[in-house]
Amino acid sequence: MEPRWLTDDEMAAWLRLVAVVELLPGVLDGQLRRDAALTHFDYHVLAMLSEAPRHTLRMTELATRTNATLPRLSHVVRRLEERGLVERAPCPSDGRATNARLTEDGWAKVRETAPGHLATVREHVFDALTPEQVSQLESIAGAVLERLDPEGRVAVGIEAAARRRG
Amino acid sequence: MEPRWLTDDEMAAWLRLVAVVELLPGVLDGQLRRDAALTHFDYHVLAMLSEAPRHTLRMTELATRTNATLPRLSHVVRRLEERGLVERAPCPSDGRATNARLTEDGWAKVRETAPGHLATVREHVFDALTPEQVSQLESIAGAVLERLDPEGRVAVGIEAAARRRG
DNA sequence: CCGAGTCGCTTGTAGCTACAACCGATGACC
DNA sequence: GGTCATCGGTTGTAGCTACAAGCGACTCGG
Repeated sequence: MEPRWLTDDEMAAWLRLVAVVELLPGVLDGQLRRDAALTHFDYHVLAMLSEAPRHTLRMTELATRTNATLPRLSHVVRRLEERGLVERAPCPSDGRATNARLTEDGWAKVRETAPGHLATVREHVFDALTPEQVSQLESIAGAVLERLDPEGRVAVGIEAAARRRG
Repeated sequence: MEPRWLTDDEMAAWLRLVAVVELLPGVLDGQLRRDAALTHFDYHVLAMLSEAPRHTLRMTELATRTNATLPRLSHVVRRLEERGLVERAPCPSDGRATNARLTEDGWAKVRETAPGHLATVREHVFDALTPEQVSQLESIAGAVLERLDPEGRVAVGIEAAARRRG
């Protein structure tokens, strides 16, 4: 099997992309863990809940909006529940389903954590980019995303979060 | 503390980027684990060794080229050594240092694994992008990388791997 | 030399994720 | 109503990573 090798341009782009994918989670996790004792994924879960009507989402829906598998989400939500940031209740209309809801403490946590997190995102990503590059990044990441997630599960979450700052 | 919020464009780009960062490692790990019982990070380690003179690198140098911390690399190399893909030997010129070297089996593993991995990278990333976008991606990832890794440790590895296919 | 400080790396432990197995609830079908 | 496949979610276990501590080797000033 003779592979189509990568061109020099592709290889350069690939190595940089891999480095970003490797380092970015660590930076985001680091800041949030220091300042709020939260993983970036924890924060993502809380943020998605905070944008939902009544601060409530079904586990399955929450999983797609956080790009997570259901087992992973289940473990994380259990820990968040133990910390009093989230609570779970069986869905009245479907006995199988579970609704996750942000508690008062959880909502407060999101509000006090968001500024620091946003500052980190700005500092490490957007302050390094021109407005033109931001738009290019959106196109590129969107195109790659369609290959990574053919069913387009993620697209829903993006649309929902676009009308942020509720 | 009043944060500078993200613009709509920035938020859209950010959510897509986060999704890529979340999903890409899983896709890469998945293919390599199925086909070669390797993590993407394992593969990265083997690939960097395969490009080095005499298939040998110092642990510290290998860590910078794989964007890893030294403890992480140490654990991974120990496992690879147990599988006979890599071997370690104390550096003759510096008693503190350790040299990691690809074994014959490790070199064979890289050669038989590379085509499938490259196909995955093409399929999920570069086939979705125009040549222009590839070049934009290189600039964008490079700019972000400078913020994530101020000391520029990673730059060395990029330069070294640019002259690939040796 | 010799002691303090640093370097290069390893080890131990806690915590998170992936994968697979599992379980009750639901719906389709007869 | 009973059976079966599927859905929505949880739990258990193995494996990897991060963080902190530790340890020998080097260096440099006195």
